[in-house]
Amino acid sequence: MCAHLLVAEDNRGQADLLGRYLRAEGHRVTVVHDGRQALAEARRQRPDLVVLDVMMPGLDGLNVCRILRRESSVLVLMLTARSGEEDLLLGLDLGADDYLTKPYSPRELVARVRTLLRRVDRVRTDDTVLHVGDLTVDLTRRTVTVGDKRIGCTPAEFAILATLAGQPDRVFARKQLDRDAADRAVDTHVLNLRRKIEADPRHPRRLLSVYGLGYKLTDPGDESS
Amino acid sequence: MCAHLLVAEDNRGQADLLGRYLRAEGHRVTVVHDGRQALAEARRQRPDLVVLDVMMPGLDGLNVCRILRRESSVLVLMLTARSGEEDLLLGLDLGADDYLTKPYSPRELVARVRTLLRRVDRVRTDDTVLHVGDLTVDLTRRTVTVGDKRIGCTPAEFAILATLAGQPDRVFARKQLDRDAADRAVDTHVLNLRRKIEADPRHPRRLLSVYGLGYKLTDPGDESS
DNA sequence: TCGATTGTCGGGGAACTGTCAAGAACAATT
DNA sequence: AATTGTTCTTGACAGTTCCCCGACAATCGA
Repeated sequence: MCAHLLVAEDNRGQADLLGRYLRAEGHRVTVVHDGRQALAEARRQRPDLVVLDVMMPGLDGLNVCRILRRESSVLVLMLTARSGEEDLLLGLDLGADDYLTKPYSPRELVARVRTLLRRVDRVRTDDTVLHVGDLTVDLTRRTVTVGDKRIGCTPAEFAILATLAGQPDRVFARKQLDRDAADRAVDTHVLNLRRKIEADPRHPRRLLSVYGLGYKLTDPGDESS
Repeated sequence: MCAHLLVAEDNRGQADLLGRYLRAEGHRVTVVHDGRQALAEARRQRPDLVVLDVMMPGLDGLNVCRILRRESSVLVLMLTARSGEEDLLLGLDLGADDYLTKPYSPRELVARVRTLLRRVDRVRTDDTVLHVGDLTVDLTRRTVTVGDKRIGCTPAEFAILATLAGQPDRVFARKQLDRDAADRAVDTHVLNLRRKIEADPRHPRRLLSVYGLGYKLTDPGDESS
């Protein structure tokens, strides 16, 4: 929610105002006053989002946006002076993520920034939920459920289970399940996992060992396996 | 549309008049007569909007506005004595949301207040208030409530809580919660947050740590978590 | 049956979190 | 400029959780 922002606006007063608002929101803000600085700082600092005034001396906002887009996928919010559609559409075609037409209230800008940041935050962590029978592995919430019972996993256990659940029925060698560790460490984790996800850990029906190869995760209700 | 307002105006007669008009609109109104009181009450009550006379004994309206802006994004409506542009622009640059030049009719003020509140209401509908169980985080007003008790947060605490509340149940690494800081600083903030939002800070039920990964915020009343 | 592989357990030690207190950084006030 | 007060950070220590290893038992495949 709090992010690193770059504001490029040639009007100093306006720029400072925006800076204050955005900092009050908890963001870390760098302010620059022309296109070249904007580009340089964007490259150096790698901000999460860039606020770009279209009208700037030297390199204008549209060009900065175009260049930035070629080399990164940073969020860009354009500030356009007129509501002329040329600016507007051109700006969007250049890959801006949003735009505001002057005059606008700083509060509105703050709200837009918030919305943009939240949007990417969600996309980046797109919910990925794996299912194997009634076993569920939620990668973003980092939770595992069997039936509707939630079970807790240690980091190592979760990592192993997530790998197995990613490709049900496929056999994974111990090395694939725990890259660095000595083979037998995996066994211990599998043991502990079975105690958590198997009804009868002595006779596993989900997390099976394949003699000489490794382990696999399977759906106990699926006849074809 | 009825809200909590704070009116700061040193002329008693004028202040009372405004109070009556605004209360007739359905608002809850507190009236104070100088800058210091204004600041103190704004901090204590966290109103939705502050009406600030520029001319006030002690701390003037412009300074009150500037200070308020640093610590919250509450709506501010300035009352300026002259129509001189210095005051006007300065006021707006300080972050006021609107202004009125004396003399004005109370009716006009009421109308402006209505407009401002509507604007914020619109912004607020695009998710600026986060809920996790009975925990509420208001991003615009920078307030946190648990049940119906409001708690005060430092900027760092608020930023962390806002991030967590934005995606309940998701696990955030310490780096994600405080991008630059050393990991353990986050722990201390979490500790302090727990003392504020947990009934029993030693046994947290809302702000949970996830071993090896970070923290997550959860709804203690939600069985599925 | 025999050798290879896997299941199982417990403990040492590493890694992580909780907690506190002191100092640094910062802002507001005099 | 000095002060006061608040907030942030850091380091230390304690307590907890987890990982990994070694050992032995059980099981598998030929």
